[in-house]
Amino acid sequence: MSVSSSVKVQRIVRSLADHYGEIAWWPGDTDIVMIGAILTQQTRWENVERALLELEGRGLDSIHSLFSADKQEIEDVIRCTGFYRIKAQRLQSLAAHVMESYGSVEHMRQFPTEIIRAGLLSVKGIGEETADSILCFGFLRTSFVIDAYTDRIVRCAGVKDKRQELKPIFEKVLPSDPKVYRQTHAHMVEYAKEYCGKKRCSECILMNLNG
DNA sequence: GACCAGGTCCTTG
DNA sequence: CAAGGACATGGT
Repeated sequence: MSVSSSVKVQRIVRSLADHYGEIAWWPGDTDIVMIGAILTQQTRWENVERALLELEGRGLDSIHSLFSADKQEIEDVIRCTGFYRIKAQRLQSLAAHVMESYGSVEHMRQFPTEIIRAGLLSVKGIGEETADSILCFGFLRTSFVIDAYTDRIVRCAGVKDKRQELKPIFEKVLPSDPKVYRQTHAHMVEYAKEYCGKKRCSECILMNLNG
């Protein structure tokens, strides 16, 4: 990673923090975060919220309950989040991983970040973004989430590094504080939804940071 | 109707 | 390793 990339990332992080301040994001419950992390793949959060409410109503809002639930019922309930068949499979794969490797979410919580991360990545359907979302927002760890929005924003600000290089850059720049990690990712998403379309990035406040 | 959403996996060249 | 397609519903 080049020095200038770190500097640019530092500027982005600071200006977004100044711009947005503290914002509330994601439910605190670990099980809900894990479920939401799967459901929100390539999907708007508003659709995920509806599915989460319905899961809750049917008592399917925990890893333990999903483990033994009927897959067809899960599919029906999460239909509104799209990719519902593969997501139902992913939810049950995640539940099986947690129950079989740790016995419970609470026991899983005792393990170091890198161990949990490697385990999550071994589950088919859980990639880096989903694993880091679970670690950052579910287990309150300092594992920074790189998503399409973050990639778009840093690109807009002139960072050349490939997407795979971004996580270590952010983790070098950010203070070792889980709350800062959560806030910074939330800022990225809020900012991108507001200003960075897929094709164009107009009236971008970050444009003024290049120089 | 076209295009996109807080990805991931699998197949090709 | 990069690129392209599949997975699918819902909102603009």
